[in-house]
Amino acid sequence: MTVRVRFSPAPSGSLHVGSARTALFNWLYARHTGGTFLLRIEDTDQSRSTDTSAAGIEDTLTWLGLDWDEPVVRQSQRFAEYRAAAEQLLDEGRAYACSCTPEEIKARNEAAVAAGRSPGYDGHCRELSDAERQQLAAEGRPRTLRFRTPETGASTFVDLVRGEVRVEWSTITDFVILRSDGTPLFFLANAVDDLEMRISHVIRGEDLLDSTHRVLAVRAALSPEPPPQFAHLPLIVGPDRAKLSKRHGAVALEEFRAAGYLPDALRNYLALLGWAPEDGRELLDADELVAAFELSRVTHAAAAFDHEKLDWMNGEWIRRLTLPELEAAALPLARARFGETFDLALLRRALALGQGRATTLGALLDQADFLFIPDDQFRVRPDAWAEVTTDRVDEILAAVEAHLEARDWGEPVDLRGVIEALGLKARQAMPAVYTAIEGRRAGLPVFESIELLGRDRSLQRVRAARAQRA
RNA sequence: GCCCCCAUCGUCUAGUGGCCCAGGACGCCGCCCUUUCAAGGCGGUAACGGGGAUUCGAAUUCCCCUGGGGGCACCA
Repeated sequence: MTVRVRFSPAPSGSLHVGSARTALFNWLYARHTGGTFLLRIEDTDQSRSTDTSAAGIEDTLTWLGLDWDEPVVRQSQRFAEYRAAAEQLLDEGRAYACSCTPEEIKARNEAAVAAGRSPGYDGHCRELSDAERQQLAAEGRPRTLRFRTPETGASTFVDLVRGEVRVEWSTITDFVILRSDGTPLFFLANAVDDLEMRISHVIRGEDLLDSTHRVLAVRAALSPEPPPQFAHLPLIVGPDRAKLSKRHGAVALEEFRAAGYLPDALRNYLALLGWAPEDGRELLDADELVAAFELSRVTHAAAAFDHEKLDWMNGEWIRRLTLPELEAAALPLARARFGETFDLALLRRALALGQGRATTLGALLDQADFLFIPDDQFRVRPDAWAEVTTDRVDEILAAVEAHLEARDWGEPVDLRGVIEALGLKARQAMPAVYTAIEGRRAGLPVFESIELLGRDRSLQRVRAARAQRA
């Protein structure tokens, strides 16, 4: 069978890590099988302006390395087709017009819950006669189209990751497929689009598992063609096992991008959330992921998003970069921090110095900022001196200043002799030097940093620090 | 309330009846290396939620319980 999968994000403007993972698994499956990967923006709610946010999603997917094969489909451009499909279902008796107002439904739902019954549409308009419907229409009441759900039996389908799932129809109430303003709900839009786009597989989050029965019912009513096969991915949760949200830290892919995470790292990490290759490898590039990916190996339980493991993995990917690649990845972030004009050669040297120890590009650039901040604006971080534990700071800085004045700048910087002469261990004395030079107690290796700064700027930093403490 | 899904170290996971007194990775702890902190190297800590059943044998199969998550909209 030819695989055609589609990723269908809501046009929210950014890509939540959960959606990104769904996109990735769709893409991996398509690429692994040699199938087609499609992008369809779900915007059946006309009230939103979706073009800008859709462009943002496309940009982020591209950054992640997930390329799609055919022009992007926007559901907002296809309202006429959805309406025609709904009317067809109405004519065939698979759907019926409902004249209940939202207020009435809400009130009856609340009453049902209060009485200990389940919420959901109560079938109020299900069996009205034609005369009654005409009467209601004449009263100017709203008209939505509801899908007529079977009263008996069960809905079953085989989920590609979970196996057979089964729900009694009696627990699924009649649902709206066309709003009173004529726009569709996603049950209908998805069924129509998946049919038209000849979608063969739908891979999406487990939160949609129950709604699949409804999509499948609409699809079956619309066409005798076999429906797509469904696969539901386990959800991604926060450290507290609750739905991953803003209070757990970054959740939008754009935030990770801005913080200096590499697309390779994010793709790699996300792929391992709910899936693992048979051979247990953890560090995999795009090609390796595609080659190893199997839907049957997707796990069933929700996975917690672990920022620390992502950090580790991002560091691994930073270390794999060549210097030109590292520079290319860091440049946009550097511009955002240091402005359009800064010493590019200096940045290159700083990146080379920090590559072996970085977890994110953002943190790396933070550590390098002392090189790019103009000397008259340079300040030691407020809490830095407090973290220096020795009480001989002034002595140390005086000795360092004397050394920097006298030394031969053609030689590599080495302060070890200076520290030893004071009878101090490096562990005791170095934080003071870091603080004076870099403005923070720890950061890029300080000897090399002094060389990057040069004689004048280094001396100026040490003198400023001494003056500040005097 | 009703329905559905799920359940191995703190976290991501391997494991589909004996190879498992459960393996890897992140984190954590210790040691080494070392110009502070990192990074790196080496080592260590740590789990099959509970109870039944099937079987010569169960992390792996079945049932119940418990726990967690999701769903029940004119959102997607």
